[in-house]
Amino acid sequence: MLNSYSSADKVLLAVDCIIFGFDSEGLKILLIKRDFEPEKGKWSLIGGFLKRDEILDDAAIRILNTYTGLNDIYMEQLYAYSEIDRDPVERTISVSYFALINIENHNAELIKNYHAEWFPINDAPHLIFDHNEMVQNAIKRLRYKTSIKPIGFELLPEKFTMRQLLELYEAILSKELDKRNFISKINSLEILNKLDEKDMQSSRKGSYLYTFNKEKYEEKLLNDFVLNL
Amino acid sequence: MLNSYSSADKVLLAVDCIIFGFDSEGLKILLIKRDFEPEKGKWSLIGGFLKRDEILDDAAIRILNTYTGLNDIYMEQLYAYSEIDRDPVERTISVSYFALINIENHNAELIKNYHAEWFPINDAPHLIFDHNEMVQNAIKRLRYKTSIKPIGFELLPEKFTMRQLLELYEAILSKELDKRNFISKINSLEILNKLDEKDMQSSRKGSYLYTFNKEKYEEKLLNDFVLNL
DNA sequence: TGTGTAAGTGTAAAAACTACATTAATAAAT
DNA sequence: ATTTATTAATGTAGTTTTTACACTTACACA
Repeated sequence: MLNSYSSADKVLLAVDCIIFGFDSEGLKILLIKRDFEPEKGKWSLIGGFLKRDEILDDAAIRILNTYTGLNDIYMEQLYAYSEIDRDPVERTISVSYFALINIENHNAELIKNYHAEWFPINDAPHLIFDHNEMVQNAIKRLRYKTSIKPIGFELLPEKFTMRQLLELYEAILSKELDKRNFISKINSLEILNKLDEKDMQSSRKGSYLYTFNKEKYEEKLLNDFVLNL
Repeated sequence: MLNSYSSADKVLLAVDCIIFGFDSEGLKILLIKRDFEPEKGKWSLIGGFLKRDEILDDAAIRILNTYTGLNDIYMEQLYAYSEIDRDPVERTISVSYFALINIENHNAELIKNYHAEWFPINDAPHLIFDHNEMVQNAIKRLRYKTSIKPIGFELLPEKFTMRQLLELYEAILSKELDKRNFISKINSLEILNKLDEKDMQSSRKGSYLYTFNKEKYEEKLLNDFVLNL
């Protein structure tokens, strides 16, 4: 029995995370000031190298946790980037992941310690290597994914208003949506619980709070849905 | 300036190709009998290792060409598989690609030389490692992709009949489609040229041949379309 | 008590989708 | 020459889905 494919080349495998967040200002990504050479001090995605005995999903989880302290975060593998000189130090293939977190829940301390910062997706700085391309592709995937799975809820606090949900979808799709049509389409999915509680921040009347109902979702939607907004 | 990330582990990176073909019998994938250990003699996807100075897309092209002689084939990267023991010989991460070819054009000689064989997608053998999983995911991606880009045409000969196109989409979606509705939806995309020529194989009346019009496509459809079949 | 602000709600018109059956063209058989 | 068998080609009415659009409600605060 063989124990190596001796003639084949080995390479470094990195994982880079496109971490999306959402707050009242809109859709954002989390970036860090790189603290080692090359490109030290430049803005970068959060990333790291795959370890020998680690699968990619776990590497992505570990890296996200290291830089944010967060656990149990929705993550999804996106794409492997392999241009020869994408990293000038050494041949490195990088697999991108996207993560969805609600900004309110993140550990502000850890983010501060690592010089991480949230940037609006339409006003992000130039990033090192091919990270801007990774971000653009991640946004495309996020658009697609929200149209067939209710992953948008990962970006919201546990209780949210219809207006927040609407603004989230507007930010993701970067287009205006009709309020009434949006609400009736969302309601037709039957995956929200309307609470008796109201959020009084945004208006005198107050707006009802909702939670996302995972049970109803899983019961009803083992298959993808199509959400035409 | 650094010239290595010395502490990081290196791994083998493989590329495995899910090669779809289509003929009168339906949708098929191309498999080979693996000619080296382990699992020698078992059915496998066509694959190989990434070389040090090669990007993944080029590795996929090279590997496809090596086993089929084909060039200029539609290929698309799918997903990176990284389970620790997915390959029992040595830690190997594999990036899957799917390729679409029309069976009539392939080089039968080369395929024969490499013990490659076409299998109906619903009647394929058990494959080594995680290759069956790769195939299932590739089918999902093919379904999605054909609904937003006219890549189905890559699987057909240059001139084809409406019936062939219908049967192709039925095979990809694995459901029956209404002929009249299908034709009017396809026509509404305005990306086909109807030729004066007829195919006389299939009936006494003969059926018109069509070609795919790339110019019209590129002119009209820089953006994705939605093809609800 | 009044005022300002965002929340909440329904409908009619348009568009898209679905289901469905007859006629046309031709080669082969007689 | 006529009949037969076979697949190709074609249109519409009913239904569903999507779109566009504006007024009333609730309440805090002045």
